[in-house]
Parts: sequence; C-alpha cells; structure tokens
Amino acid sequence: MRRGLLRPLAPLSAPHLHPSLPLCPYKDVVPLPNPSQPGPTSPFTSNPRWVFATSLPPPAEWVEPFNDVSDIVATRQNLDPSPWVSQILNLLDGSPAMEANLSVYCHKFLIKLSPNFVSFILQSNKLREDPAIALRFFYWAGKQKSYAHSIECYVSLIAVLSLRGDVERILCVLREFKEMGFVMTVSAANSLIKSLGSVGIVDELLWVWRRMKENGIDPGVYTYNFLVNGLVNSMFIESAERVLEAMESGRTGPDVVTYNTMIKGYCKAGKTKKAMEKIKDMELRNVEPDKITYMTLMQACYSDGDFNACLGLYHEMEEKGLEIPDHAYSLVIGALGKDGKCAEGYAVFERMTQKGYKGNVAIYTALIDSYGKSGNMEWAIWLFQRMKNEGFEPDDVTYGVIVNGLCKGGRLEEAMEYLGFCKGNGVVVNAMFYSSLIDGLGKAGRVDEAEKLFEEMVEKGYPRDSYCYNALIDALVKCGKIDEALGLFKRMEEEGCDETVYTYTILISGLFNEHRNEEALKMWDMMINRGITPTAASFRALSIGLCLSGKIARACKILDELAPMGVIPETAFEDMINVLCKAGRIKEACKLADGIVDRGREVPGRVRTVLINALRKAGNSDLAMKLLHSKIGIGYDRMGSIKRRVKFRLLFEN
DNA sequence: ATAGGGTTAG
Repeated sequence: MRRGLLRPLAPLSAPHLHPSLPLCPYKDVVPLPNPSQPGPTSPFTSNPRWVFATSLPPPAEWVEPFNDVSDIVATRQNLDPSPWVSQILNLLDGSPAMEANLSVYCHKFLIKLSPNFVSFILQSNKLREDPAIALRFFYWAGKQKSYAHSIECYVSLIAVLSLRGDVERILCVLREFKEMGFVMTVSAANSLIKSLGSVGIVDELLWVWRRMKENGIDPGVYTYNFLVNGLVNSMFIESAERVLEAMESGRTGPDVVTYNTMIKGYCKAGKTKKAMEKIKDMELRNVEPDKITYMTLMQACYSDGDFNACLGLYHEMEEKGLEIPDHAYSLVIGALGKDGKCAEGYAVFERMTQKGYKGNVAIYTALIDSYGKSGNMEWAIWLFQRMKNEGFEPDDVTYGVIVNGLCKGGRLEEAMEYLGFCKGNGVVVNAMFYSSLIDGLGKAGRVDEAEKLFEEMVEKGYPRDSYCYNALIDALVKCGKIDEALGLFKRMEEEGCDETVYTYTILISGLFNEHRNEEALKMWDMMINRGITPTAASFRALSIGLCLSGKIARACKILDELAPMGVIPETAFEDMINVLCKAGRIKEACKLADGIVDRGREVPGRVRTVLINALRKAGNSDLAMKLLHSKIGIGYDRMGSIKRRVKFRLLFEN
C-alpha cells in the first residue's frame, strides 16, 4: 500500500566493480528498447503511480520480491510474492530477444529490479533448470542503472551453475565475486561451500572458509557439514577426516549428518570396513545412527559383494525400530538373491507386505531377478504377473532381468519375444537386453545370430557397452574365431568403450587355447599397463596357460608381482597344482608344491588330497599310498639343526 | 543438508 510513493533506497552505483570478464558470455548483449513491440499488461491496474504520473516521467521504482515489508518478523512462507515475479519469469524464455524484452518491460512500467528481486528470481525453479537463462538474466540485471549485485545474487547464480557442474562459468563468476569484496555472511558461506563442494572446486571452497573466519563468523554444524560433504565429494577423504576430528575436539560437535557424510566418504574410497567402524564412534558420542547411516553402509556392502554384512545391517535397522526405506528392501532381496537364497528373499518380501508396504517396481525386479538367476523362471514369471496385478508397470530393468533369466536358462526364443514386445511397446531397450541375448546365443553355439544382434545395435545407434562386447568376444573365442575376437577388441578400443578385466580374461584364455602364448602374455601386460586390476579369475586363466606350456616359474613370478598390487588370489597355487595334475604332470605339480614351501608359505592339506587323487587317477596307486602314509608336506625332516618340511619331490626318489 | 534398482569368465 506504501508502494509507489515511498521509494526504497537505490543501491549505490558501482560501475568500476564490473571488470570485463573474457570468459563470461552475454556481457556484450545490450538491451534494445523496442517500442513497437506489443508490451505485456501491467499486473497493477490500480497502481497509484499511474494516477499521479502526469507530465514528467516519474523515476523508475525498485521492486522487491515480496509485497509486504511489514515490521512483523516474517518468514519467506508467510510473505506474499510480488506479482512482478511471475511477470518477469514469463519474460525469461531464453529467446534471443529476452534481454530486449526485459528492458522494454521495465521501461514501460518504470520499474527496476532490486538485488533482492534478482536473487529471488535466480533461485526460482525455472532458472535452476536453465543455467544459461540464469546467467543471461544476471548479466542483464547487472546493467540496470545505479544497480549493483548483492552477495546473494552471486551466491544464487553460483548455486544454479553448480547444479549442472559448470565449473568454468562458476570460476568466472567467482572471480568477479571476489573482486566485489563482500563481507561474508553465514548463509552465503553455507551456500557457496555447498555449491563449490558439489562440483569439486576445493581450493575456492577453502577460500570461502578462510574468508568466513576472517569475517569473524563462527561456523555452525551446518557449515561444517557442507565443508565435510564438499571434501568428500571431491575425494579429499583425509582432509574430511581431519575436519571431523577438529569437530570432535571442538565446540561444534559432529552430528548424525557429519558422520553420515564421513561414512559416505569412506564408502566412496572403498574403505567399507572403516565406514562400518564409524558406527561405534557415533554410539560412543551418543549420536544415534539413522536410516541414512544404514542405507549408505548397506549400499556399500552390497556393492562390495559382502551380502552377509548387508543383511546384518538390515536386521540391526529392524531391531532399532528405524523406518525401513523401500530401497533397503531392494538391497536385501538383491543380496539374498545373489547368494542363491531367493526363498529367503521372498520371506523378507512377505514380511514387508505384512507390515503394510506395497513394495515397488525395484523390489519386484530384485525378486524376479533372484528367481531368474537361480533358474526358477516359472516363479519369476509368476511374480512378474503378480506385480502387474498389483498395479506396478514393469520397466526396462524388469524386462531386462526377465530376458536375462530366460537367456541363462537357454530359453532364447522366449527372450527374443520379450525383446520384440519391448521394441513394439515403448519400453526402453537397454544394452542389458542385448548383452544377455548375445551371451545366450553364444553359449548355445549360435554365434552368427549373436553377431547379427550386435550389428543390429550398431545400425539402430544403441550404445554398445563392455558387457555386449565381452559377450560377443567370448562367443567368438569359444568357437575358435580368435582373430575375429581380437578384431572386436580393437573395435572396442576405437569406439572408446573401456575394456574390463573380463575382456582380458576371455582373450588370455582364448589365446592360450590356440597355443598363442606370447600374445596371451602381451594381453596380460597390456591389462596391467592400462591400470586394470587383475582378479583371481584372470590370474587363473594366465597361470593355467603358463603351467600347461611348461612355464611354471614364470607364473610364480607374476603371482609374486600381484601381492604389491593388493591382489592375492588365495587359491592360486592350488589351482595351478590342480591343472598340472589334471594334465597328468604330477612330477611338476610336486615340484610346484615344494616351491610353495621354499617361499615359506603353508601348503594347504587340500593340496595333498589333490595330489593323492591325481596319482590314483593316473593309475599310480603305489605312489598314492606312499604319499598317503608319509609325512610329506606335513612332517619335518631334521637336517643338521634346521627343520625342514618333507618335500613332495621325495615321492619320486628312493 | 547426508542414502537410493539390474548384467558378463572358471
């Protein structure tokens, strides 16, 4: 009601504070007034200004984002947004004439947008979705007469830019921001630390932190938490750890969010064990773990393949009476399914429905997947029907696990039918459909069809992922087309699809099968050089090939090189001995077993059993008996004062 | 503020 007569004070003009910024676009866009354009109508038909304005054009009025600037302490919720807000938002359409339209509009209604108004608009959902418009609006507003952006304008703009990870523009805006020399406020610091943390600009984040302290602001727990989160998101785990320690010994103690964020950090760094231990720290400080604590840890255990731990966390959650999110059920059912315990997964599902939860598509999908993986497609399809009866629409992932299950069971025609159904009914066909089918066809010896499906993906422009490539490479290797497989490997590189440890494992064993030993070794080296961590399975492929081609020492040498990389294939020696025995090369197997002793390692009792059985199978029952009744590999033989284990080699001596 | 679906070798 006071509007129009009492003008708010205009911010001081500060033109010298707008340096030219080469990285910033739009700064040269000059708004052109366009009087011929049909202007929008005023939202204020009874605006007193229009009554009193006569001959002299009245000076433009600063508009605020909220109508009522009463003395009562008002929160944002009970304030009434000014009708100008929606009018200005309507003009922000991203068209080339946007700036011109804004200028014409403001000129026509004699308004100027105040810094508060600009900041409010920058926080609107519309601009959060379109950083390019936000940036253009910001630079347009900055050119208003006697206007200077407030600290909130910069902070809001940076928040918008951070949503899309636009690091370059953030740095550019930040440079300008720093030159403005604002006094840091708590809310600005919080928002900046959050934005910069989310995009990983840690040095600038720390600048904000220092600046905040310089301005005498004591960081509260929120500020600390944004800092920890920023550090964690940028994988500065140790720095985050130090901040947490500082909090633990300082005045602002960590809360559940701080711990959850730190736990997320450990999980991201693959240190699940350390993450788990944090629960104890929390309990020591009387900070109760909440559902997010448990969800973060459950997800990490699930990803690590530690399904037991995942299950244990779920039970702990239940015992504590915490609310169990839907996603927890997907994880538990998924974990049980991967352990082959689909019935137990179903029991969890039943318990869930008894509590009144209806479940969701993801939970049904996890359940269907677990039945499909255990070869129980009838149950899987029954659940699929039940899900639809409950009103859940299966999505591409659900169809994906159905197709995958059918392929695993060799029911390729049915799987193809599902693929056809999805193609015809608007279900997204993802790479998993194809990799499952290519794998299934390959396993059934139908390589030509597998190749055809792969080419279909190329034609239709579906991206091929490593799963598809690996499945086809495997299919080709299995039917002796090793050179075609190598060609595909090359194509994979050319297309920029990252090879995985599976790719190398398949090719290494394929090359050894064709007695192309040198090439197989080259593959191994290539894998190591590219920083792909070998697995126990990949070493098995290599060691089998090397052992069978008589290069046992070489295999042992490579095995020794794995330990510093943190790869310890537990059963490596056993596997090698097994392979040698199977090939009837028992003498070499014994030599290898002795080699283990020489390295000061334990020979598992199982190795003796393997050797005894191998000797029996080879028809050498005399030696088998001799080994059975001897202390070879177990007992000790006194040589001077040195105790030595009895060597397997003795078996072949008199 | 902090967590959130599925896949392949032997």
